[in-house]
Amino acid sequence: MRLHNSYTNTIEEFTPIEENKVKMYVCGPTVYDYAHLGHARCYITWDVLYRYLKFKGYDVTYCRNVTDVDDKILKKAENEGKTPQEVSQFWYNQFTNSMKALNNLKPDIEPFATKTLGEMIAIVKDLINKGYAYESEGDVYFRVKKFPKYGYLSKQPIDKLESGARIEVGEQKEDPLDFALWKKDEKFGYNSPWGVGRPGWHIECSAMSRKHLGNTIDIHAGGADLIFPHHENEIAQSECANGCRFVNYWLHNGFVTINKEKMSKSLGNFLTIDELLKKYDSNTIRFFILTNHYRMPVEFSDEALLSAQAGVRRLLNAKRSEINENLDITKSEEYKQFTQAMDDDLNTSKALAVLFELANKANKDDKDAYTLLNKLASVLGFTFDKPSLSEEEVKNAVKHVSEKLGREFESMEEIIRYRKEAREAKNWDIADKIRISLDEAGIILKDSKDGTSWEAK
RNA sequence: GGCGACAUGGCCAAGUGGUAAGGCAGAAGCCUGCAAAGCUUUUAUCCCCCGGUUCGAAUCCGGGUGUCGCCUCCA
Repeated sequence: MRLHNSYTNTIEEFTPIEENKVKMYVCGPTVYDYAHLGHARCYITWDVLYRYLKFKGYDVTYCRNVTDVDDKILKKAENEGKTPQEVSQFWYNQFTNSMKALNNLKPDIEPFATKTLGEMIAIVKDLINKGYAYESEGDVYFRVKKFPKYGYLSKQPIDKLESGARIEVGEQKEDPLDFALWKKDEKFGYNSPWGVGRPGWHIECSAMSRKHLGNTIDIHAGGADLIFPHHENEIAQSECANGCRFVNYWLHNGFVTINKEKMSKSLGNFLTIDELLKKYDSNTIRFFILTNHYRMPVEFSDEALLSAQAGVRRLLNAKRSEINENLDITKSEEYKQFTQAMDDDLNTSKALAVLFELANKANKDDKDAYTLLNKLASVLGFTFDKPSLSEEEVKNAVKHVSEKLGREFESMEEIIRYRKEAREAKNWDIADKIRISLDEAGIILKDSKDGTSWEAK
């Protein structure tokens, strides 16, 4: 399997540290607001990587943190008269619901920053002892100049970084480039050897990664906007503290754009996952994301989502057969094509083409093709459950048809039977009236040689 | 200004040296009482422009043009 490593900016053969085991860390959300489509893309992308690695037989440990100590959370807490814990817990729940709705698997470990403070303090202490960090009036900063490799990941010459760096009011840094490991905060802070304060954002990930996955991990992934400074700083902290390489493969996903601009909180041009899910289902959103390579920008538009929806429908409409659990799918040509595509730096676009080929075969009564389609599609997180109707909805539909036809029906079965008789008598008027009124109630009728079936619209 | 990426049919998109996957939309045919779904066929002499290398380039090299991202919190 080959993956694009941002550290070397090349596509490399993926070799885990321990044979058959993968330790992957994904920078998770700061929980203070709704997750939007940009987040959806990020977490869908890495969910697919997680699923695919497992599919290939790797024993994967997927760790995705929750940043629950942060300026924005504190601000929100103050504004709303709540505790930071209440705010972060609420938004964490929201986030979890969104992830579930998108059919993302739960990571194996979801550490909270506030539960990893001990590890953070230990690293900061260690960095101070080793001379990589210094305390300054209750704050602790990292000495960037002490780490020669600084700027390597983001490919930034250090002198260029210097011109952009700033010292905020109240900060006592030795060098503008230095970044905070610990910040004095007497109001919301935690006890530390440097007084009451809270950790900097970057140290959180270094600590959570080390605590749960070890000093050196296989994969660290996140949005491309985290490369600088977040991931650059993580490398500096972790490598100086641990004295060894931090991450073997740095993976970054591209952005969702809207009107050719990056979708982001600060620009205010975002669509929340919740809003989106009202219009499109999770398969559609996943399809939309996965038609593009994960490193390319994806332009949002309703047209694109509608196109994705039609594509998904085609896959889901594939003729279904019993899943054959005994089928050795690895023997098939499509399995080969699918894995070749995915092995090539997650070429999901190509992988989707294989699914369409399988759908076509299934429609031509190739029963194995359906089993294959079902299994491979689930590697991309698609679900083949058709939207189901509640009893209430069915009852309402029956009632609606009864009203329109002026005849009392008890059940869908009875309606279908009645319509069948009408059709046999070539009474098309009644047959069509039933179809139309069911359609109005959200039910689609499908006539075929084997009879009439119905499903949710 | 520094760094990084991208430009393929109406739309989305794969392909990175051997003659343009796939999806959506469109057209025609089959099936069907109608419809939906499905099946078949069909839609780029050509891949932003100009040079170069090569028997051969969308694919490599050089130079343009355009678009985007990072350099500050950001997935």
